[in-house]
Parts: sequence; structure tokens; C-alpha cells
Amino acid sequence: MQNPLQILTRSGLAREAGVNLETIRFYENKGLLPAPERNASGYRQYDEADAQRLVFIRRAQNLGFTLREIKELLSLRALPKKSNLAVKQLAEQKIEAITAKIRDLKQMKQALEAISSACDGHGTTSECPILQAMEGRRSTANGCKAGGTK
Amino acid sequence: MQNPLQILTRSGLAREAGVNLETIRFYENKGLLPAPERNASGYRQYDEADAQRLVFIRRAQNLGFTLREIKELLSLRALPKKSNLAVKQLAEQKIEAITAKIRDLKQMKQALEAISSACDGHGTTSECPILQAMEGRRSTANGCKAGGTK
DNA sequence: TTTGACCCTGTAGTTTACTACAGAGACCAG
DNA sequence: CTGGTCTCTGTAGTAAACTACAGGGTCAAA
Repeated sequence: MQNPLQILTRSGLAREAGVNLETIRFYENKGLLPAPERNASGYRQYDEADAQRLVFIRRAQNLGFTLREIKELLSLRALPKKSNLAVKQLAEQKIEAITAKIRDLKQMKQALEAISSACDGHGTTSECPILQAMEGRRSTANGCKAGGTK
Repeated sequence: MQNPLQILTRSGLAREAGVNLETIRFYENKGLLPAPERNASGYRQYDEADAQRLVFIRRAQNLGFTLREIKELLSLRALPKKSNLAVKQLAEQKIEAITAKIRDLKQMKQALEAISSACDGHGTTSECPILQAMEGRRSTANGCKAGGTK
């Protein structure tokens, strides 16, 4: 317990947490990092808790959470006595969203494989089954429903 | 064969193809739609080929292609005598990319399910396994490798 | 002739998550 | 005291794919 409050500069924190220098100020503006203490010259002063917070953010990102959602997770984390139900729900919702995305991508892949397999790459573009499928001249794959994304 | 060249206004084309009015000008700037003929007042004049082109774009989008890639597909389509090998390759690359994305999402989902299943939602945030996993206090899921995305 | 619907242009805003830059001030070594 | 390296601020740029708006011109019907 020699340095319970080691002071980090902004670049020090960036190094520590493995993020870009500017990311820190960006997160501060977004409310993901609290506005830190300043020294006499106005320099930001960080500590290990801030580094931990950045690690938290990065891990949550790797699990698929957006910064908006991570902000919510952080605010829940800040209330130790609160029920963790909301956290669980956020996780479940994210799992659902990922599942849906995987489903969509699989469907997309399947449609693309179907039309791609109809093309051997040894003809001209004018008779290419892939291009024809995109033109709607052939419904090689049944998919390609209009107005899909939104 | 009564109207082999029915003239469409911009809003007419938008209606026909089911896209937003401004999208058309956006695509023109991006080079996805050719600059159309203009009438005496400078109004854009489209025809059925333009509507087909928009349909092509939408279908290709539904198959996961970006506008940049679609531009390439369109330029290949414009050369009927050219080999369709490049088209086939673009399709194969896209399938690869989708496959990779599905793999990443599955891994993400698995990690999230592992840490989420450790939480029943009946405790406080201070002892929430999900938050702990994000803090790195528990490596509930082995994943969460740093520096994942890029 | 007036009104409303359309069209034109350039530009700016949206979302997500940063990243970069310019111009100014601070700090430390030599 | 002079460099060079830090830090500060506000703002702008990146990618992707649009979407919206302001300020004007055009056209057709009543």
C-alpha cells in the first residue's frame, strides 16, 4: 500500500488503459468518465479507479455493448445497493440482439451462397447469375425481399 | 411497346423504386446513378433503366454489399463482354466476410451467455457477476480479450 | 394571378466511436 | 532562456448511408 492514490496524467492513463489519448476526453464529454480533478495548471489528474473504469468499458465493448449502454451499466455499477436485475436485463437484451443479428447474417449468407453457387466465374457479366439475381431477372435465391433492413 | 421511354421525375423514380427522394441525389453524387438528362428547366429525367438500377442497388444491399462494392458491381455490369470472374470473387469475399462476422458474434454471444447465466438478477449490483466479469474481477467467461475489434 | 406542389442547389445534421489538428499555455532539461 | 514535450481548448474530419433544410426557381390548375 505504498501509493494508494497514484496520480496519472491523461497520457499516463491512456498508456495504462491501452486507449488513445483523445479517447479519454471523448469519454469525458460523453459522460463515461467523470470530470477529473485538475491541478493548478488545469491538467487532469487520474487514478487507478479511472484506469479500472476504462478497462470496464473496453470489456463491455468486447461483449457487444454500445457506449450508450455502457454508460447505463456504469451508472448501475455506481449504486452498489441497487438490485442487479437491470444489469441482467441489459445482458439478456444484448444476447437477444446478437442472436437476431446472427440470424439475419445467416439468412444473408445463405441467399448469397445460393446465387453465388450458380455462377462458375467462367462466363461474361451479361450472363452472370449473380448479377441477374440482383436485377431480379432470376429469383435464384428466394430471398432478396424488398425493404429489408429498416 | 407504347412507352419504351417513360420519363420519370425524381420523386417519381423515388416512388417507383421505394427510396427516399434525397437518396437519389445522394447516389448520383456517389456515382451509383448516372447524371441523368435534364429538361429545359433543369429537372432530372429518369427512365425505367434507372428504376431497375435502384432495384439492383437495393437487392445488393440486402445481400450485404456496401455502396462502394455495389458501385463496383454496377461498373462490372456495364461491361457485358467482360468476364464475370470478378463478380464471383466479390460474392465469395462477401460470403467470407459474413462468415467471419457470424463467427465473431457467436463468440461474443457465448461469452455473454456464460457471464449472464452466472447472474440470477436477485442480488445487488455490488455482487453482480456480470459487472464483476466486466471489471475483470472474475474471468467467468474466458473471453474478453483486449483489443479485439481492430 | 395566385397558390400550392414540385424541382433545383449547396450545405448541414444524424448515428457510432473515435481521431486529428490548430493555437495557446505549462513544464523540465541543459 | 530556449527547446522539446507535455497539456489545454474548441472544432473538424473519418466511415457509412443517408436525411433534412434553407432559399430560391418552375409549373399547372383555379
